[in-house]
Amino acid sequence: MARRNDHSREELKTMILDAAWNITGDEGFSAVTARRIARAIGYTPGTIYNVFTSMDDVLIALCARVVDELSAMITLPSHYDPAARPDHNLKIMARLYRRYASDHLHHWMLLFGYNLTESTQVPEWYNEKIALLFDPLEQMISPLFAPGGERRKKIAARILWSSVHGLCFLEATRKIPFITDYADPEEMMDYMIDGFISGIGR
Amino acid sequence: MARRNDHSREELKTMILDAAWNITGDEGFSAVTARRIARAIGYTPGTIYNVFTSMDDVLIALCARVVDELSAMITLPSHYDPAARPDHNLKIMARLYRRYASDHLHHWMLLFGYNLTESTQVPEWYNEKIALLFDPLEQMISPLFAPGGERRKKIAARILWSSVHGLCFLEATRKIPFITDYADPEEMMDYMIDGFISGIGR
DNA sequence: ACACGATTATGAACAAAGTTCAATAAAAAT
DNA sequence: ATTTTTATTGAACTTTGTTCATAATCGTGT
Repeated sequence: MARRNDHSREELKTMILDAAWNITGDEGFSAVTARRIARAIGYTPGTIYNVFTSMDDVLIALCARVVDELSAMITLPSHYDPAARPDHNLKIMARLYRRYASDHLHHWMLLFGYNLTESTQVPEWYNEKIALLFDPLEQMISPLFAPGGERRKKIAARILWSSVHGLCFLEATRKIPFITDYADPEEMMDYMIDGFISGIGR
Repeated sequence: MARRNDHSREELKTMILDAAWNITGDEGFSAVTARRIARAIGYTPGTIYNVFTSMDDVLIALCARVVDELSAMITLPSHYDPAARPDHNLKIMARLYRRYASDHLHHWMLLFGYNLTESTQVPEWYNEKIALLFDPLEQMISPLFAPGGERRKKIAARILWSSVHGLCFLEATRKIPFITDYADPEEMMDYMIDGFISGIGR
């Protein structure tokens, strides 16, 4: 019952994360427990604490995976039309975001439904990862701003992101009932983006 | 150890909710446990299950309180200028919402951070309560729509709400770092509302 | 080969969580 | 006074995260 060395530290780490990933996908992150993971990978709970410092640690690493997937998705150039206007590609990006949220609801919810204990600090590399998500968005709306309009551009990017996210969140969690009773959410996002973009020109 | 009849059923209910409310306000809803509540009101955990069916039941009732507070706040006529244009009052409403989120962060987070177990269905009265929140908003933007534009008005109300909420949520949870690095969130909300409103006119 | 030290997995143990329920004490009814 | 009803309890069960002494095995030096 010791030093099996069947798997390296690194292998164990990915095995644990893979297991946690699958459990999350199937049943949501609240079903992720040390004992469930251990059972899934053929180890015991204690092992997980040899590789991660806590369950929070595991879930933060899981969050990072989700961010990575999201990032890879919205960065893929083949989704966009480089010749099109910003609002066209913006709508595509918003749809990609929304589709990820609905296709991988449980993984996506991990990012926002999982409440880090207030004592646990979010590691710096995680914040940097999220900050990177803004880059393609800022690049996309860049043509709408005069040179030197960096600040307004960053603000606009954050507003757009928040708005799209807010709609997806309230739709996904069904916290606001009837949100889809009057229009397709995609239509609403388009409407929102059009409104905001045309407002930028003032 | 029985039938003390110190308090009626109804009294017990409010005592439990008051205790849960205070614990939430002080330490967040994850600190709300049956044993904590029981200790606070001088009863034992079992008593709580005589009054509520489960801890979920307690937390849903708590959510209802938050919605009631929010509703009362944004409905108060004295906050608004009936002679002003919609965008002016809209901004006020958005600020009220944001201020509630920051002043009562733990209570507000209960609404969105507390994940109802997927098995637990949200009761109908709760959904109706939330739907009511839209009424003052729809009324406010009514002048922007021609008669018969009911559908577009409802859509616009939901988009506005989602956007404002998205910004507040990402700010409050600090899920998106640096969101406040470039502008005051109030300024961002104003910018967002202006953009969207001016986009409605097309 | 052998033994020893370093490492690694274990599983028993702890506290605290939600939840249940037979037992009990007190109020109400007879 | 006795019985019935009911409110409250507290012990018990399961499951959670987490710790750590213990045991097993690998790598290495003799």
